Amino acid sequence: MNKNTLFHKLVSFTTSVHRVTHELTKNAKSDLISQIQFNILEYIAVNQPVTPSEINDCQNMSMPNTSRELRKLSEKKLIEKINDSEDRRKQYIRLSNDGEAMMNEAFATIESRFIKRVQNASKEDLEDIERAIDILQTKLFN
Amino acid sequence: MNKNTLFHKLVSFTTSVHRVTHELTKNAKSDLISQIQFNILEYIAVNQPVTPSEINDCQNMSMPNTSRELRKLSEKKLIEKINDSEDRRKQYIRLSNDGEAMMNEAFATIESRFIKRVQNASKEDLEDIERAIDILQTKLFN
DNA sequence: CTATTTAGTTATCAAATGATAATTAAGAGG
DNA sequence: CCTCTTAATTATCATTTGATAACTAAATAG
Repeated sequence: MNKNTLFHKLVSFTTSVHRVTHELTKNAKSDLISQIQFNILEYIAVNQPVTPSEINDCQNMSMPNTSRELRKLSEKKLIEKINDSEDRRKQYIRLSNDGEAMMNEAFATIESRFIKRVQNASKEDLEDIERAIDILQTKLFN
Repeated sequence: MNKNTLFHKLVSFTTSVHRVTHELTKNAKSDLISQIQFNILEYIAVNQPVTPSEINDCQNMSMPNTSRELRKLSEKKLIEKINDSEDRRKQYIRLSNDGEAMMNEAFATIESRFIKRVQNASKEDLEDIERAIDILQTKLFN
């Protein structure tokens, strides 16, 4: 097993991950928001509170575009902006109640599809999957 | 370990996979093509020959948009269209020599970044990673 | 105090993407 | 032959996304 062979396995693997992720999340998002807006909300949901700068670093977008999308999300009442009391240039972004509700609904849809996907897996299979995820998470995707 | 906990691990894991994939592939593609065009070329490279219908199924795009992107790729001399001799409605798409060269270059860039990423991994680590990929590939992302 | 840097906004433009209707051509079933 | 279905194309339009310049306001360094 050399690194080149492993690389080919990885390519095939990441393709599968992307495909399955797409199947799980397909149409899970509300039609009120675009895909990028969903990605931003997902990032906020997991890491809140976050600053606009953190969002554009992680989502690889420019500040002007981040600012625009956050404005749209704010206009849709899905997020709230809170000013930093120490550094008044900074803001913190949180999901609003509506935003939390929307993301909870989306995650519930995705989770039920996931449950369906592993419904026939044995206890041992699930343990194998968990261990494998832990290994890759720490040794490759950290 | 219940399925709900496993689901949360999976969400975190897929996020990491997407982030690392993005880091590995960032700027690896030529500026002559768009991201979607790169995805299509990647799909063709791995599965060729493919039909336009297969592309729109796997890339989740509509036939008209697939057709448009394939026309652009064809105009850029990156792919070749071959008519099916039996069913004359069908086509088969292959990479041209230019297309192969472009994708080989991209894959080489991505692979060298991957090698760098695992340069400090021990033999045992690499074997663990390989086994973990195999497990997830067969038990979860199939 | 002044210059520079940092965080974020606004405006604007080009390009990419998504969606739909209408069309061509050919295979399949009766 | 006739109808229906399938594979793909063309044209068109709205929306999303990416990129850039110009700007405000606040912190920081000298």
